[in-house]
Amino acid sequence: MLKELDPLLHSQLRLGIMSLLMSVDSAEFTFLKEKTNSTAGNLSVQLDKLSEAGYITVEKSFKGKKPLTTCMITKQGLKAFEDYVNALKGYIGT
Amino acid sequence: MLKELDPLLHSQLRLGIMSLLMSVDSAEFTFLKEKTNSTAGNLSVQLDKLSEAGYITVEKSFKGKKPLTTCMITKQGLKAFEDYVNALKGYIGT
DNA sequence: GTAAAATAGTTTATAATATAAACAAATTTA
DNA sequence: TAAATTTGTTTATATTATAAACTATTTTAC
Repeated sequence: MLKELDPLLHSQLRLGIMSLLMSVDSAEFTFLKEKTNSTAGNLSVQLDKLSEAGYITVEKSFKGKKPLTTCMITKQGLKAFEDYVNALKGYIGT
Repeated sequence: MLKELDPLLHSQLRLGIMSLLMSVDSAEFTFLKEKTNSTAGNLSVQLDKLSEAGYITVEKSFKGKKPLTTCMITKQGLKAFEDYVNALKGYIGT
């Protein structure tokens, strides 16, 4: 039977964010914005949601005098991502 | 760069429908309803959308005296599904 | 035979979501 | 010093998924 797909991850932008965070130690807001080709507003909202779910950490600091937002995937986020991928495989074969 | 995910397929229920239709010649409404664990209303709406997009055909007839809705994936739907899966692989590895 | 429940859906209303537009606050450039 | 750029956040809107309500027929139970 087809499993539930975690709705927090089953969203193009949030999945993109998580996918990118899987492959790096940490990523800056601007990096994620470029790679996902999203608007800043949308990215900001989705980072908040992932952060509130405990899937990522979002740290705000400064690079010189400009704000700097740094994101990292959490253990819980990694687990959720893997579970999501496994559930998805039930849908797409592979 | 991460590719766009066809929004018509990037939906749990519609993806489930398409996934099931990939593996059979044709499927009845009730079969899809059971396998996807969806409500009839939701299923009806999503079948319409897939049908309008040309991803599936929906044929209405009668089994004895009860209505019978039979669904099949189209060539275009198959292509869209494959494209979607390939795009998705950019997100989930594999 | 007829009232109640089941089957097989559709249509409509609602709640959730994604997304963009508008805004803010500082910094850099011309 | 005015205009543009950077780095975001907040708010509004449009889309979407979903369920609730409804329809029409058929089967079952009394």
